[in-house]
Amino acid sequence: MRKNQIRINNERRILEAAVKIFAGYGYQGATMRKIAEEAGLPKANLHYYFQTKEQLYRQVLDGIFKDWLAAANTFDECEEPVEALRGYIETKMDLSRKRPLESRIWAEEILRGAPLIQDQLEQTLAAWLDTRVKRITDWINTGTIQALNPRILMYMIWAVTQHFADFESQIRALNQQQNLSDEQFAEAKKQVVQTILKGIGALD
Amino acid sequence: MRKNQIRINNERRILEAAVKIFAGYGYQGATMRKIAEEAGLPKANLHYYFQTKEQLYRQVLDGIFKDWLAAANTFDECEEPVEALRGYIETKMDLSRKRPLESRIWAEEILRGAPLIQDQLEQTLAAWLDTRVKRITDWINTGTIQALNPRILMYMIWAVTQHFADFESQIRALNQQQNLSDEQFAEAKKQVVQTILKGIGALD
DNA sequence: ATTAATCTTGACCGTTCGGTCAGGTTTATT
DNA sequence: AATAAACCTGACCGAACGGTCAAGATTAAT
Repeated sequence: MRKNQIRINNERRILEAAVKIFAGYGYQGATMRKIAEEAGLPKANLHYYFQTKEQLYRQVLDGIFKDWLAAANTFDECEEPVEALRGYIETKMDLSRKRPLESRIWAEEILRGAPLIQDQLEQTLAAWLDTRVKRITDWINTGTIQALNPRILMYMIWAVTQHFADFESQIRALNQQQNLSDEQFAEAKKQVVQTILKGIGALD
Repeated sequence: MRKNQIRINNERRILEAAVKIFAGYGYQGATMRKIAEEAGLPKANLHYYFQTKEQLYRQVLDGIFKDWLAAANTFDECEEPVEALRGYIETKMDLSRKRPLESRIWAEEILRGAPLIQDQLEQTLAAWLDTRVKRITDWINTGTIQALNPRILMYMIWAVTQHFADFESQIRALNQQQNLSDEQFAEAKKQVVQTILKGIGALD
């Protein structure tokens, strides 16, 4: 069942190039020619490993979706709401910092109405969210945090953390044409955690 | 200087169609043919009023940018931070609810690195933000709200409010395939305001 | 060493894109 | 009524797109 090393290497090269190009130009704006150039391979070779542009794009999305879900590990492992939410928010912030391209591909797919991942949203992600909503509801029922709509809390966390990846070019333009430095980003991370936790009455 | 009525009408029709198509397909995915169909005009007619696709897109962006800045009126008119921020957040939420298409076009432009509006971001928007940052800094200095980075606060407000427009399809998929009802949206608006204001220590 | 399987690639194809244009029609001006 | 200005549009163009394919090169299996 183990694939040939050549196939493994080339598929990885192509997928990495595809992430860059899809993130930079969007699905429609990305061309197989650009991806081939980025990967350093002839265009026809891409079609040998991935039959169509859409299939290549789907595989890119699948990889992103897995990271999305995996980021919830800290959330699940912690007992206390402050720990769990802080860990989740920080993990999502780190993901935005380290892998902004993936975040932008995801954002564009949703922006376009999620034509290719609607099923995964309605099933896998919806189930994933339900589980976390239940945990938050428990916290509310035991009086650990104040009453609120857990879904809206999650939307807020997603919105804020992913904003630093998706709107990076806007933030840069508003920061003297400089990307946030590590220090600035650390400050942002701290303030985001602080504001949300305090905002839901989990601090003080 | 008053333009002919025919021109006024057709330019408006085309711009309205362009907003729909650009929002639904992105800049690259949108075609002059689709916009023409949506507007109910022959394609060649579009090029009579707007020489190129890019010029049409620029005019759409300009309109959105003006709404963006105009949304800050309540922010400027109010003296107290709670009033000012609540008003601004609510205005931005209402804008996301009533004009999600425009928000998505903006989001996609930023996502792609703001190739056409970088100058406006660096100048107009940067100056706009500076003014509001100064006001927030005053509040901090007079002890009305706790110490924080005003820019990051603004990013958070933008992120959360626009999320309800930009990620509408994701929220729908997580809400039994139904868009948020008016009641649900009102709840979200309230919780967003509450969380942010409380999060920055402006409440209680 | 031979055969089979896998990988590589330049050249090519039909389609669709943004954009052009000539020539006709309608509206405004005098 | 005549002239000018503005508006309309089917047909067309070169370029770029995703995708195909046959033929050669490389690697794996025996």
